[in-house]
Amino acid sequence: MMFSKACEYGIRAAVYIALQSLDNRRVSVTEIAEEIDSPVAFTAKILQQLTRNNIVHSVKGPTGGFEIDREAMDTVKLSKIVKAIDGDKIYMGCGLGLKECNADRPCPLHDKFVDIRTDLRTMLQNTSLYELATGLEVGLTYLKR
Amino acid sequence: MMFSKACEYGIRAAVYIALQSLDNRRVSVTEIAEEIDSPVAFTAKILQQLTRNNIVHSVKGPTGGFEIDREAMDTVKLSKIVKAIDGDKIYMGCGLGLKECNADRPCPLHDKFVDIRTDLRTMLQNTSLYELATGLEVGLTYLKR
DNA sequence: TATTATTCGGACAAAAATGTCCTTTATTAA
DNA sequence: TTAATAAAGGACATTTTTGTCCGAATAATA
Repeated sequence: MMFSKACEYGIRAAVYIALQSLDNRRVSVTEIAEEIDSPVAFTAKILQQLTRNNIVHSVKGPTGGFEIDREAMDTVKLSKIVKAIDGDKIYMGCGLGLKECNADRPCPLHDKFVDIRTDLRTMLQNTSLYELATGLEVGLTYLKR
Repeated sequence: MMFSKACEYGIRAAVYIALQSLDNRRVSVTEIAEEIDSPVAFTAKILQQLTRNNIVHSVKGPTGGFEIDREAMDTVKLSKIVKAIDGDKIYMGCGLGLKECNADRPCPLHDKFVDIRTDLRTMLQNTSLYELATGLEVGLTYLKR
């Protein structure tokens, strides 16, 4: 809808990892892909990006897997994940695709987009993994179907 | 950012056609592509979609080209163009890509998206080509760069 | 130390989006 | 009626996104 597939999987994966990390469970790619209903190998690739960007932490070998420490769950906001995977064009770029588009030289939709984009950016910058994970934990929200 | 490239070109093209139709000028694909800075042949394809969906009107042969009658400029809202080219997934689909996602069975981002998506939909449903074309005419907005 | 379970990384494959080219069809005007 | 001009439409080409596969690196444990 708004994010790339990769980014959707990335967010879902991160939330699932956070959820499991809440009770100290490290999870494997296989489990993640299963639980968020995503292609395993592709998910693995995306998890690599998340690890390189210090959004999740990975451990190799048996008993290894992915985890997020309690502090990171609070400090990592959705904006960081989105930026790592899709860049920040969602709320930076012009809605009509112009190279240059700003208050001085706006596209016909510029003004109408300003509020929407600001709201989106604000939301992403204020939403932490912890918040999303706890919603899941309580059974209020879902990651599949 | 939010729309496909095809949709961006489609909106820009429609606005340009509307602008020219304001003083009864019919315009060719070549001129349109020039003025909105888009690939000619690809733009032609998109214009076919717009014509099939009765968003613009086309005339073949010499002195032919594209036009929009004054009434259509008012009744055609952006939502119609977006729907014709991208479908309505922008404000219908789940932000995290779940098949099923609604108030009953929401994804973790569902609630946070509701307002943003509603605003977007409302904006698209209320913005007419006439409105955008006149902004251009007065020199307040731009379609290039 | 050998085996096994796991992530990492690179190369490859498939699908979708973007973009091009060329022929056909309609229409105007000389 | 013929030549010229424009959109329509189909086939093709390129690029990007999505997705797969497999060997290498790492670490736990028997």
